[in-house]
Amino acid sequence: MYENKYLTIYHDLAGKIRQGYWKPYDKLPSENELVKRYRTSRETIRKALNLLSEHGYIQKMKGKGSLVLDVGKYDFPVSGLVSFKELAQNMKQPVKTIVNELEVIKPDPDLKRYLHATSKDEIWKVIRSREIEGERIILDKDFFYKKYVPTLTREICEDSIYEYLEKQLKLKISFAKKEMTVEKVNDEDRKYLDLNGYDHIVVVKNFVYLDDATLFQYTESRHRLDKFRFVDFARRK
Amino acid sequence: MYENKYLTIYHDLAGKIRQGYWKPYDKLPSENELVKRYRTSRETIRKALNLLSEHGYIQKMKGKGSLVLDVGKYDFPVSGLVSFKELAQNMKQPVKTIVNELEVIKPDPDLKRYLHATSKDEIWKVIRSREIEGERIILDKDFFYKKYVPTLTREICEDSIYEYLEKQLKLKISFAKKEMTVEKVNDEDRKYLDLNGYDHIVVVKNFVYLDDATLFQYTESRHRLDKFRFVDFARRK
DNA sequence: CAGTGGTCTAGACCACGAC
DNA sequence: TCGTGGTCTAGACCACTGC
Repeated sequence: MYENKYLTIYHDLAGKIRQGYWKPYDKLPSENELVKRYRTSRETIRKALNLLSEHGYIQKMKGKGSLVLDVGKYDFPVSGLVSFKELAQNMKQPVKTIVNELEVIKPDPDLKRYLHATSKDEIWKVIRSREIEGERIILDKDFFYKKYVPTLTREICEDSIYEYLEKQLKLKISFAKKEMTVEKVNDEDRKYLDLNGYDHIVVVKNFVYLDDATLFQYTESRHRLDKFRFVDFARRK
Repeated sequence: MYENKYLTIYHDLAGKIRQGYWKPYDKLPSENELVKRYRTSRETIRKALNLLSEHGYIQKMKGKGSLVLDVGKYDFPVSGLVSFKELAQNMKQPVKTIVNELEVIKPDPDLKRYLHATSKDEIWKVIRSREIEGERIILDKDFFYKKYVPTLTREICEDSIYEYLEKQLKLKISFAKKEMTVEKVNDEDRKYLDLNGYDHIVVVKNFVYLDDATLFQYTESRHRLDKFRFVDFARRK
């Protein structure tokens, strides 16, 4: 067993819903029925069902049962941390990453504020363009502490930095604060993007924290207006 | 008692964190300690702590304890359904709602698609401008089935439609799908907003569902580029 | 080693919906 | 009335952290 019991059950049920074993507006078997089928306790079943609910697979109704929803498949983040490579897998278009800059710097005032860094800290600076269908439409600027990431190569940056950090370095990324605004384009945008005449750009700022709640990375993702799309599933309170 | 035990404990702890009883990077009492203090079981304490974690108040660490975070206060949606009135309370500026249109219509093709409506359905159409500091910067377009909402007045629209629906009509709004994009401004935007020369606009489309998973409302919120801001707290997977 | 949080259990009582 | 999901309990075992 690689997973918990409740995660196993969650993935099993989620898979069956995605594959159409239960269709939208079908009712799931009752909790007591699932207890029997999976030979487990009710609280464990309920953990799995709550995950399904949070992720938009089902709607639970007291006294009635759990209804299967037709959401649950998205082509863009469900309001979570999603790296470019994960995104690209969901896009049917050819996708390319261009590493424009890769160096170790001392933080400037802005960066000091963003990363709570001091003049002595060494910071990796990575600037990459994301090309889709021959146009560079996203500019990703990454800054993170060198003390956590001793080495970083062009090849890693062309692949997925997140995969390297999590799978190779075993850094545990736990949460992020995100802020989305629209700004005027600057010289850097003009240099590294095919702006197509747009003079504004969607800016997504990300503050990424590790497992022990230390701020580790600041990321700025700049999207051309016409190619920007953000999808979200939200439960009321 | 108005609430559950675990919600009571959650609100109690969240309040104490917000008021600084525990400061960022303090450790919360252990789960076993909280069990004693609140005279309850550990699973109930854990439900409360998991809520705190989801809402960005704490970071739990296996074998160590729960760390208090300095996030948890936001001035814009935490990636949830937030009505204008709730937003306005967090803004220190004078805020006004102008009801531009309020009528019952038959759905046009676009609306039929969005609301899964038929030609026979009657739909409330509400168009409102949101004015902050003397400028109309948000255009809210609301469409919902008349069968759920028999009466609707200008006064209600100037106040908060959500409050009316939930508190007066007891409709239970349970979840929403949200999509954010940027579009070119149209004549309606020009008519009802002070665009200040901007020729693009941030469009937030909202599909709102009731407790029984029926689609009830379609909302489009159009924000002037320079005034748009969206903040989000996200946990990794 | 003791203390922490993560998982799991078997049972209980409740509020709600449908018949 | 019965079946449903929502809450709560007391106890168990585990994995991880720190000393």
